[in-house]
Amino acid sequence: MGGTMDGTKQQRRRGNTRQRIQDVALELFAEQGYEKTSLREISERLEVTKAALYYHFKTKEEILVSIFEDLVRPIEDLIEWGRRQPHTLETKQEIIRRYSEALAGAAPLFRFMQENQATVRELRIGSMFKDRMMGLRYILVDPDADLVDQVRSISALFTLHAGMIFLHDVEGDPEDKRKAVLEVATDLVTRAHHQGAGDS
Amino acid sequence: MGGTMDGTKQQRRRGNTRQRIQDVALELFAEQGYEKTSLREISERLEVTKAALYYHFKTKEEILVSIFEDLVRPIEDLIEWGRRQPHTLETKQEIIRRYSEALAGAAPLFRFMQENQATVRELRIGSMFKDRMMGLRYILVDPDADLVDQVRSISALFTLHAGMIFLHDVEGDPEDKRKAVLEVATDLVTRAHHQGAGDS
Amino acid sequence: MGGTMDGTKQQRRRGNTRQRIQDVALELFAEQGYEKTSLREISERLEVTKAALYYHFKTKEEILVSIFEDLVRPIEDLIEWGRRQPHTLETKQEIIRRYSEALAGAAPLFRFMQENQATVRELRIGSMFKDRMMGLRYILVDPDADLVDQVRSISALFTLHAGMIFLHDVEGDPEDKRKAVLEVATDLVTRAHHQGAGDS
Amino acid sequence: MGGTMDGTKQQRRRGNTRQRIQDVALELFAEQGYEKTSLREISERLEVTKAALYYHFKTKEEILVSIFEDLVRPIEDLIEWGRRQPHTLETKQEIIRRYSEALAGAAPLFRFMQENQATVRELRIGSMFKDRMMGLRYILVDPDADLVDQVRSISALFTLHAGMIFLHDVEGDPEDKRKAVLEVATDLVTRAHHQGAGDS
DNA sequence: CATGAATGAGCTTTCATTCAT
DNA sequence: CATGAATGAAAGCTCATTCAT
Repeated sequence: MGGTMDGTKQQRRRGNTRQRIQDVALELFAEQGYEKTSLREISERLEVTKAALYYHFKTKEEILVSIFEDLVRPIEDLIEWGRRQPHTLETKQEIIRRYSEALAGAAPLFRFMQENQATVRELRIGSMFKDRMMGLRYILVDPDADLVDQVRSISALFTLHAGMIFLHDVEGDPEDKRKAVLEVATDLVTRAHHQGAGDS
Repeated sequence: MGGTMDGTKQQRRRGNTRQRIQDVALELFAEQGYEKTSLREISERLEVTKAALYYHFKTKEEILVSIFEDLVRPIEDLIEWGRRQPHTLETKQEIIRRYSEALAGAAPLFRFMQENQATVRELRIGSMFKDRMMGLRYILVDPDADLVDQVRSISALFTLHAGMIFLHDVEGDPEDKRKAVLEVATDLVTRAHHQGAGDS
Repeated sequence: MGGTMDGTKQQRRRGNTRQRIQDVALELFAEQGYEKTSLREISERLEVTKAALYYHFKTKEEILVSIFEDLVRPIEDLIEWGRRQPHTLETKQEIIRRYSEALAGAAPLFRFMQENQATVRELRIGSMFKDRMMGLRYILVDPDADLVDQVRSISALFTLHAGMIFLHDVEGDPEDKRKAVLEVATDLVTRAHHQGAGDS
Repeated sequence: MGGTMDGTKQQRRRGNTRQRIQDVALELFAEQGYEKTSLREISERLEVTKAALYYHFKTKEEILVSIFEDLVRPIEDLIEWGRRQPHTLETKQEIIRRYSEALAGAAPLFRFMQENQATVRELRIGSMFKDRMMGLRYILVDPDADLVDQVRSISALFTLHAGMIFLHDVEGDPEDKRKAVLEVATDLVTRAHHQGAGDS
């Protein structure tokens, strides 16, 4: 890219190979799916040998896990934070807002997770991800609310997830779209809360 | 289905092999994903040889396509119907209601589609499915509505899709859950319409 | 096609491929060891693809197991027979005699077993073989005999095994050598028995 | 051994790394076989890198050769001694006795040699070992004796080798077992000699 | 209506080895 | 005295697919 590129070709690739593997892998995983992306493909694009990948990661799955662990940290922090707050409407709205941001920050990973659920389910990150979702659910969904409101809360989460993907082919500025999605999600969570609250 | 059901169990599997292949394939595709399901696995479970599958279908993909075509017909009909109606709120609500039913009637296929998007995208059914979605979108989403309401409509569709999957691990009668999901979706589409209408 | 043997090259290789795989595999296993013999090597020598091997056998190990099972049957029968006899000297001598014949009949396999013990130990046939050995031991070795005589009996077995291999590079007619080895083994088992008997 | 034993445990592993590599390698080779033991495994167990092994040895094979050379010296000395003695019965008995001791002193190596013959044959130590065996044979076996007696002598050697391994699963004090094996071997060599002698 | 036998391409993974630092 | 990073070769194995019978 611009600026301080080393003039010495790509010969001495410093210590960044591990990172480069993760970047390329995520790109390809998101584009083609996990199974259809071979290590050959990744290594060719990096101009290293397949064996080099194995110097940095023990298995193909480990590449994915490492990406996941790195990118999912903000969400873990968010859940941790949410867990310690009172489950008020304000907390929920804040969670939704911050979750929307977190998703935007790791869009390719979440697109991958969304589009490869069947695969991911069998992988180690499957349960990791499920745990995170359960964490959010625990905060957002009031187990005593009626079923419709529970669905509303879950739908808020899903709207955020799907929004990232299914608005790809809608015209408009990405940030505007994200805001629109966020508003719908916030609305859903708000309605879920009010009606639940008004009931008791 | 109709007519001459054989009393001899599945012993003499007359002409139903094609159907049985589709059933088993869909089951496995939904359970494990498309790539991870091999023709060997399918044929073993049916106690026929792999070559037998090729007597009935030209390729692995064709098995999937045939399942898709069979199960997606009701939705095609629905879209066809919707296209000829005025795009009133009532039409939209009716579409949502009938779509919810159609989804319930072909749950495993849609679960599969949802969980294997990355794979499906590269397959022939990818574009077929996308076309259907676009059809629904054309009916439900008013291109002049503001972005938030567009998202609301799309979110309604998504809520239906996701509902099938993510309510798996919520307690409660499946039909109740479907109704709850339907209500939220209807609500979303209604709000999208009203606000859009009130604007103009 | 025509007549008995086909004159048409090796094109149509009837139904004997499975057998041919076993033959070539045993030859190479015995010559180079199990680990150093690759499936590529086997398939190349047979002028088929590696995948063809996998049509006939599920794994590399299974090739070996199948060879073992076929060739070890006579020894199993022998043990079965021995088990039902009284443990007299005559029985023991007969066992030794017939075991010597059995070994000669499956020489490459036993050479392989002898020379690849470390490998075989981790494989499925390891325990199979050990069981056979224990069976013979149970018949030949009197647990009340003194240690030296126990060693003599075991040494008789070993002499038979080793004879096959270490006489390779001694001049002389193979059948003569086998006879000589048999005589030493018989002698050992006889001395073990007598001295044990004279004790009581 | 003598002199500067370090009191600091194995913390500062001074100059003993070479030795430690040999120890661990022999342990693993004997346990799992040569091919199945990877340099990665050895280096991990030593908590050094694979590259460190290459600082001390040029190849994997060289590690084995170095172990062999160190441990086989007593046997070389024994053969050297035997070669200069008259080939009397007493010499032979003495050879057997001292060989038994030498084997006990390098048990893991010989267990390895015994259990990895197929591998060892292709390696440099294969011919080294064969040469030693030939040396012993030259001393113990009278080429003019009849075949049976030749077998007896060779069987004596084999009894010593195999005894170490196949008595593993017999109860009893190791030293007692060694003595018993030695007695049988001595007996074999004695009978070989007498009968041969009595003949002429 | 189906099978038996086989293929070609590709996969993930492991290994011994090298070399600049 | 040793490591970090990488390679080239090969291994065992699986897959969708083909075709004569």
